Amino acid sequence: MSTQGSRLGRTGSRSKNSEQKRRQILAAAVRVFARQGFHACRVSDIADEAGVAYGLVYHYFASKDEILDTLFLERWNVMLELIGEVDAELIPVRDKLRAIASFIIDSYAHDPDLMKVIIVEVTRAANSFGQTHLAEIREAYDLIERIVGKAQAEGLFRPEIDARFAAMTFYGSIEQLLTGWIFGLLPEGEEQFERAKSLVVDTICGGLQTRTAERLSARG
Amino acid sequence: MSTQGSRLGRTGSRSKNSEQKRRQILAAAVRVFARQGFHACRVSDIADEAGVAYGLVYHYFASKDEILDTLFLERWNVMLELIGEVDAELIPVRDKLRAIASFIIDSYAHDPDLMKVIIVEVTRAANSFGQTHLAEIREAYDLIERIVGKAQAEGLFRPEIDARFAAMTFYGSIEQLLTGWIFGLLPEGEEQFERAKSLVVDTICGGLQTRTAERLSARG
DNA sequence: GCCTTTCGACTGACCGGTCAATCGCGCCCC
DNA sequence: GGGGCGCGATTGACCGGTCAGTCGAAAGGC
Repeated sequence: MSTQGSRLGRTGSRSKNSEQKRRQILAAAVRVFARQGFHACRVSDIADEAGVAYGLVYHYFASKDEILDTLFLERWNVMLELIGEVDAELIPVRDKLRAIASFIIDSYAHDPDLMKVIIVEVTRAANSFGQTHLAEIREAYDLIERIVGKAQAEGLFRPEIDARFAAMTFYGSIEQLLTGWIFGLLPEGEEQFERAKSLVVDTICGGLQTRTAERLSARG
Repeated sequence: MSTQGSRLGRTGSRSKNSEQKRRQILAAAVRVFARQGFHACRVSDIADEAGVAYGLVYHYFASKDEILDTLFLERWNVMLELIGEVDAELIPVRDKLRAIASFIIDSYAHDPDLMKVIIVEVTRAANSFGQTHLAEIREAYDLIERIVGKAQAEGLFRPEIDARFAAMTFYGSIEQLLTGWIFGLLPEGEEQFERAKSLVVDTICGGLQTRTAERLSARG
């Protein structure tokens, strides 16, 4: 955990092959964590999957925990950066939210195992890694909240819905869709992913009700 | 797991005290699971918390797993029943969804530890208990999907948003709010809970956008 | 009314297995 | 020939589940 920073700094020529091995172990860990779960798998499973000796895992990582930390942080930081960039662009809120939803869903489409691990083992693990990475998780919510808040200030989003609640609702919806795919409760596939992007943004921004129904319920 | 049914059937005078002990252990387990997590805690922690001997836990439950199974199923079945009843009532969709959101949020308000355990250790645990109880979890989504589907058939909800997606979005939003409270990322309190009920239904049914913004984006 | 038998509630030391992490040793590239 | 890379047997801690036995209250015999 503490030595991780210095390790990431290496870029010498000697380490080219070395870095490759490191990635090999990380990639294997993703598959194993996704298949068996972090707690249920053994470090030897990761070594076997990577095709390396048990001890080599400990040559590259200080602990089993550090492997998961690395996987999470690498991906999560990319997401935080993207959300920041998206927010800075001069595009409608709806497009910003769609860009965020797209990024997360594309991440899943591109590497389902990694996203499964991140969500199941970190983002929603209140008693283990969720606590460890609370600050990073919170930052994502904060960034989304800011986007919603700005839209409210501009009169584009209804002001009576708390921005923090809205951010949680938006992010929660996306994560739940991934969960549906992860659990096999929702059909996967490229068209499904594309549909999901539209539908989640449509739902959160526009609501499920027809405008007719809205008028009716407002009257009642 | 298998002996549980017969045990519940007993109602003799001797077993009155016995049932009390059983509940004592379950209540202690909720606190311990919530505090340390299912994997991180030891059975002896539960016994200590309950103020009983280690072995007694195994007198009442076949395994550590069975304790969690019991906790989950007892609560989840109440929820499934409630959703079924709500769906049968002759009230507007919005009220149905609000009733479901209320039930889940009230469950959290009444026993945060139990809901934390259910969500963190079962509902979102794709590699352990989530798989074990997949059928029960799926049933909840199915029931909500049916409610949404009916509203679409009646022309109250927009038909172009897949009912299953909508159900996942709705349920995911609620679970994410609970997650926010569990992680300490959202302020708790009775007024907060009440606000949350309104806001989640408002958001999902009505959407975040103002109608003005909607007209603008439809034009673009 | 008293003694004995019975049986379930209850106890906690112990066992067997598991697994993260270490260590000391070869190997091979620079 | 030296230092990182790679190896996997070993260690030691930990924990779920077992089990042999105690205790006390109810049932039953006299």
